[in-house]
Amino acid sequence: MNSKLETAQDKFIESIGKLCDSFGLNRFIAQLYAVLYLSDKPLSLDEIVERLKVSKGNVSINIRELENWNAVRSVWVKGSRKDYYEANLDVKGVILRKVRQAIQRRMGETSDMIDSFKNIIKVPDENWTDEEKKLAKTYEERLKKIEELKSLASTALLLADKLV
Amino acid sequence: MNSKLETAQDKFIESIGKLCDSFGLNRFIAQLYAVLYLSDKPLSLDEIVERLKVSKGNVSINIRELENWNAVRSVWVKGSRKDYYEANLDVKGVILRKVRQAIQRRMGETSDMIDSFKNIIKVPDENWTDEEKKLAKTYEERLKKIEELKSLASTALLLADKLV
DNA sequence: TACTACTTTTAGAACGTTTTGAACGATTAT
DNA sequence: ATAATCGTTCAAAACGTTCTAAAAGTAGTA
Repeated sequence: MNSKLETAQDKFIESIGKLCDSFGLNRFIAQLYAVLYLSDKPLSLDEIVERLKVSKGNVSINIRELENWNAVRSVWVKGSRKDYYEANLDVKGVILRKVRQAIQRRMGETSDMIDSFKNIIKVPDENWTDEEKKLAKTYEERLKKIEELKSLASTALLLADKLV
Repeated sequence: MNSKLETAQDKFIESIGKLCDSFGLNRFIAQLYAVLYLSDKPLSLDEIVERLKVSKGNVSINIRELENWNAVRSVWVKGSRKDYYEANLDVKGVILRKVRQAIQRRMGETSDMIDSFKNIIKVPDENWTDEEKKLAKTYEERLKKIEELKSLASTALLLADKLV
């Protein structure tokens, strides 16, 4: 391949990797997607290995992860026994789905935690000292703020849907 | 402290840690903030060490990070030589500032990368084969989509500002 | 059945990141 | 002056995560 094109592509791949990494996604998976995203034809596992200079095992595992995300799908190439993969070009959709999933899951976990917290501090317990009762009040008030934040996240998700 | 209250608090701290961790933020820093957020009075470094059972050095370094984020500020307690810290209770503000910062920084980096990519593929180079020219076209079109994504992120930031 | 071409699994190596704890300097109390 | 109290720093250790390479597995083909 033209080496200028290849260098440019490398920069892209590296950059996307960093980007996703800094948002808590697996760097390599993002790079895998980037390679496929820039390709004008489906690539085989071997071609990806060659392009990224990593082990086959690594690609194999992480390609499957991308398939789960609906970010990549395998295509059949006539006359070849290999599996070929191509990127889902709807980047927006892929990302949004991923983000929404992450947010929803975390919000759920947080809700559960907050609920059980509330249960504890609401139980009237005559053994509590005044100090403790005051503390419980503080908790209650601060938790309320976190819940507001949660509903903000929900609103954001709704808006995001409209945007895409 | 009432052990039920303490257990509840521990769950909260753990949960917030996981939450932030899964979004690419440092888990411990988040836990540090959680401790201060739930406290009804400023805490000293020693008290935090005691509460979280971690080393002094660790708390020292990461408290400073939180101060940089405006998530925590130190307060002077009369009659004590120690530094005391209290959380900025405006969680929404803290988070939004952090998120906006992260997004803006990453968007900038991505723009730079895309620009240089575009420069390379736009230079008319007579040595390119038809194959390469076709590839360059593909790149151009796919990059455009990434840029749309970027502008989506900008819009999201604007909306976020209105929400808070 | 054996052969070939491929993918997946796996145990451990390599890696980056986080945490520790001892040493240090600076400040205040005795 | 000396001791005690604090916060900070930094090299080394601990840790979790990702990656590799080789073995095992699967499916087509003769």
